[in-house]
Amino acid sequence: MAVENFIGEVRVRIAPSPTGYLHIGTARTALFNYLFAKKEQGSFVLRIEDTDVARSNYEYEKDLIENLKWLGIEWSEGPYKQSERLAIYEKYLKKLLNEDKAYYCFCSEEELEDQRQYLLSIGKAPCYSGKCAHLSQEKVKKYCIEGKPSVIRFRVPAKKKEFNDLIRGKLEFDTSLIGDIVIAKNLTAPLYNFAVVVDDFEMKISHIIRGEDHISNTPKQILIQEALEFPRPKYAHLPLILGQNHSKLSKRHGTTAISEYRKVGYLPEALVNFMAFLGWNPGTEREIYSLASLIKEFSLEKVQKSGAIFNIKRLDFLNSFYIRQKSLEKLTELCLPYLIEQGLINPIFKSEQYPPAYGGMEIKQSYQISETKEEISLDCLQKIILIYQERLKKLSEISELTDFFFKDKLKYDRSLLKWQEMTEKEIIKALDRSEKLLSKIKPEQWNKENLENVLLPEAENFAKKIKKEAGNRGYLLWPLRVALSNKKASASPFEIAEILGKEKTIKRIKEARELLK
RNA sequence: GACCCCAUCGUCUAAUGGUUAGGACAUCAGGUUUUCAUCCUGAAAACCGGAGUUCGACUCUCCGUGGGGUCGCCA
Repeated sequence: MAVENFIGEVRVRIAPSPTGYLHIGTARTALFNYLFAKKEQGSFVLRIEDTDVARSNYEYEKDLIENLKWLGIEWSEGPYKQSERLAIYEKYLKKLLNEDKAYYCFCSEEELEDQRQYLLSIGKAPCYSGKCAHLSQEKVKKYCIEGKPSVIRFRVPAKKKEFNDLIRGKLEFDTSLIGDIVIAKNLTAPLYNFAVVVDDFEMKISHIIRGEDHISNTPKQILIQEALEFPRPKYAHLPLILGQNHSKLSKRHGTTAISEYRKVGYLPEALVNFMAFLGWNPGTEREIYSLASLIKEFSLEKVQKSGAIFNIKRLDFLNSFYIRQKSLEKLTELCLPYLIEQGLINPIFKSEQYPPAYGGMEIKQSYQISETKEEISLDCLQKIILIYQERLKKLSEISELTDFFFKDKLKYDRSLLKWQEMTEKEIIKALDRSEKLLSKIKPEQWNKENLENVLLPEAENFAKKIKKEAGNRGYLLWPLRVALSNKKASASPFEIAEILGKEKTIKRIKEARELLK
């Protein structure tokens, strides 16, 4: 395709408007632009399209920037803001006006709306009638002096227009169906279709890679380019991300903001890998890609034409994959905020005094269990995270999975202690047996391996004794595990007991036994 | 409604005129396992329809059908 034929510097851009949080669709468009720029060793410009003063919001702008960075999608230029470039648009607006390629329109919004409805009702394209297209100079001057509300319209030439799309090939339009479009509210209030054209020219954008929803804007923008005698950039329209009902992904399909995914504990690696494969693939069977490896493989030729449905299950799979890849240190660092947020643990700061020669004082961060005020070492927290690493789909799940480590007394229904067809008496027997065996283990030998060595053989025996059912270790182990974790599903009792320590382990077994009285 | 775009398993997709139509997620079954998860093995699962071109079409053409996008003084 034409991509290889391109001569000159590749310059692409992402141009979000700060009227909402960074949307996953915007992020994906940004990603594709970024990958293309990196692959072609070009530039990637970030431009904030905030011409709509009423809807633009600084909070959204911050969100856009922050989350793009978080994803690792770094721009090489900008952010430019359209609101700071008004003089540039004004210059070109005047040029069009002077050359009579644009004109003032004084039609009222109601009038226009009625017209639109009428045209729609008779099955015609709802385009502007051209009522003000040939107003005399005097009339325009008079209206302006009177202060009659007006907008600036671009004279859309009626012709067949075609352009080549790098993804879709030749696209054709009949511009007589468009009608004269509004390009500015006034000289200092340009509108999207106009501002984009000016900026893409001023910023020397070579390739416009954007969503398919912009296909119908392209002929309008090309016409404005031609009126201004700008060169035409190359276009590539990406397929849309679709919701479960196959329509353009929007809030009613669920979460669309990147910040939300971040908040519940999706990793940027997972999101990037996931988004890249929505409408693109390398043509091989490899599915796991980092941002860096994506850059190597990316090409517009491999971009799909049809929309891609957002499948959260796949994101979850990727996320749990990347969670499993994390080093324990890193994963712990990522998980701790969730434990703190849930009020399970608190960070505490201890200062240690040193002689002035050694720097005076050092602040050390540590943690305490919120409920008991007991200090808990980072080492211990890491052990907890470790045994749940392979069970985590999202980081936020860590708190409900591990909360029992941070509670003094567990609450659960006694029926949870029952494994298969056990009677209460048998459960008591099982707990007593566990307690007795565990009591014998010396605190210094209290580790997973020893616990297994002691309990596993006994679990075999116990099954035989109770039910004459060899091999069913659950009779001993299930009640123990529930006593320690109060959960249907958890890590093994050995892993849990090791972390809990002998004292707490025995205490929890006793408490479970109390429940059954 | 008009204009435009699109069409392979439920989902993301491979195949670029000749394959038992491949992979991944999800699903189901089995193994490992006290449970959950991980891991391993296996199963089920697709070329929208009709014409044409061709010795031969998932692949090319046309026509249907279906889905989507756009029709703002939003971007």
